[in-house]
Amino acid sequence: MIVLDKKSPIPIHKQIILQIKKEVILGRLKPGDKLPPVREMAARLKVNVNTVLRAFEDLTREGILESQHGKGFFVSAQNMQQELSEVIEYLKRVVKEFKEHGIDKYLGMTLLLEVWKDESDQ
Amino acid sequence: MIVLDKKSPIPIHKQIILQIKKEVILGRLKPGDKLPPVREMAARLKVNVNTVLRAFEDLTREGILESQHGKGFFVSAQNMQQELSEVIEYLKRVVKEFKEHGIDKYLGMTLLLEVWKDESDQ
Amino acid sequence: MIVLDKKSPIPIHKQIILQIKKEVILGRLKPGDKLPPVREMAARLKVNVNTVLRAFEDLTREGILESQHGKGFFVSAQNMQQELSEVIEYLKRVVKEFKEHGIDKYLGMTLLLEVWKDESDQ
Amino acid sequence: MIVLDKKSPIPIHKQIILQIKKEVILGRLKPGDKLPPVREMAARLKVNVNTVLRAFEDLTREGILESQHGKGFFVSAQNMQQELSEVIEYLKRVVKEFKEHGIDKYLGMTLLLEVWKDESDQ
DNA sequence: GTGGTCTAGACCACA
DNA sequence: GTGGTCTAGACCACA
Repeated sequence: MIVLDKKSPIPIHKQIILQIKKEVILGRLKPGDKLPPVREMAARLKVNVNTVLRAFEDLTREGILESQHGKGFFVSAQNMQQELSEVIEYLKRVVKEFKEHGIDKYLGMTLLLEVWKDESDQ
Repeated sequence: MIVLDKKSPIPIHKQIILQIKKEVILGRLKPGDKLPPVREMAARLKVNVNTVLRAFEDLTREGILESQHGKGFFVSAQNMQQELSEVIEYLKRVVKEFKEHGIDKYLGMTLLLEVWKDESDQ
Repeated sequence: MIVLDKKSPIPIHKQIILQIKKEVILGRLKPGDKLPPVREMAARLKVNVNTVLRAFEDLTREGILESQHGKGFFVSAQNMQQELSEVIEYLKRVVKEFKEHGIDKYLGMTLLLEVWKDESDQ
Repeated sequence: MIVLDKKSPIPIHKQIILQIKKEVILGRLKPGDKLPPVREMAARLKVNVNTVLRAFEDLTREGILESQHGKGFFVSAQNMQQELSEVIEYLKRVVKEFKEHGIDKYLGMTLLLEVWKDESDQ
């Protein structure tokens, strides 16, 4: 599920974190789900085990994953997803409207960033 | 108002287009507003006049700008802004919720892109 | 009540002494209370009778226990507990504050040891 | 200032964390103080740079240190110390009383741990 | 099998 | 100079 861009200025472990958070928020990874073993994921993504481990540890510290020594990492019961499911519905509606008005992906992102900036000024 | 990133893989003229569209959608450029002379804008952005001209011509072709020979470029009466103002309100609400849940700019963009992808699958 | 750590660098008889003193200070063993027969305690802890006996004798020498030949060991009338009950209250307060500031057991011990060291410098 | 016990079951980076927290709480490291460069500290402690870095990063995440890229790590303005200075005075008093009653370091620690356990039962 | 810690060393980014 | 990320690989602990 995870795709990395090794040329991106965003560090690899952060890319992994972003994508796992995304999966959790979108409800594609549910509480209790087991993640692939770190060594397996490292091999698949062609990165070092420590890089994957670092991402998983950060997610654990944030309460999104839980580690069970000797067994693996699991999505924690705490439900980021549930809290955000309604917001995601709004985002889907926004995206749909954008598309209907011929706004492309890049303009969509530009608008998101601009709104992000504005809101923090308040 | 316009800031360019010359290292970005997005072509300069496309960046100019994106930012002017953004200003129009957010209502910061209104129908009838005059844009700066192409030579002035080219000088300010330190790019070639033709690059700015190409951007303005593309925007004219899309009906967002209108050129009045000898006078300059103006935001056209057709109002992209009005149609989208409600959608922008939704986007602001989404961004606000994201922030309240500790979701940062990068995760916000990742979610936008993912939803964008999903919607086109349907 | 007593739990031994056989891998600890602290000798077994010293561990028994520490834990009985602890029980007395915390008021869970009161003056006059009878201790289990040495053979019973040795069996329960899976150590040699002499090890328990040595611990009890040391405690007797310190005036904390009293042996009554043919009857067993008893907590002596002298009350270490009474003298320290107020100090234990202070310790409880310190522990409570530590917890409220997110200081864990290990940091608590580190601070205790450091203060111990400092005080002996004076 | 920092002394490591490489045979301890407590991981090295945690030992570093504990000792820096201790120094901050005891007021021996004050807000704004610069920590030694990670490479220097690693050399002095004879551990790998990454191990020191991990400790410093954890402390940064906890808000105790702040990193200034290219300049070093500094004790953050947030003052754990100030909040705890009174508690430390209580601890000093407890330690003093313990000593006056002939309670040694080990018994002191045993009592601390016991009180710690009791309080969490409540 | 699977996570957790650590080392040695490379290379990059900010100052 | 000083922090930040990453790799390759060793060794340990829990299951």
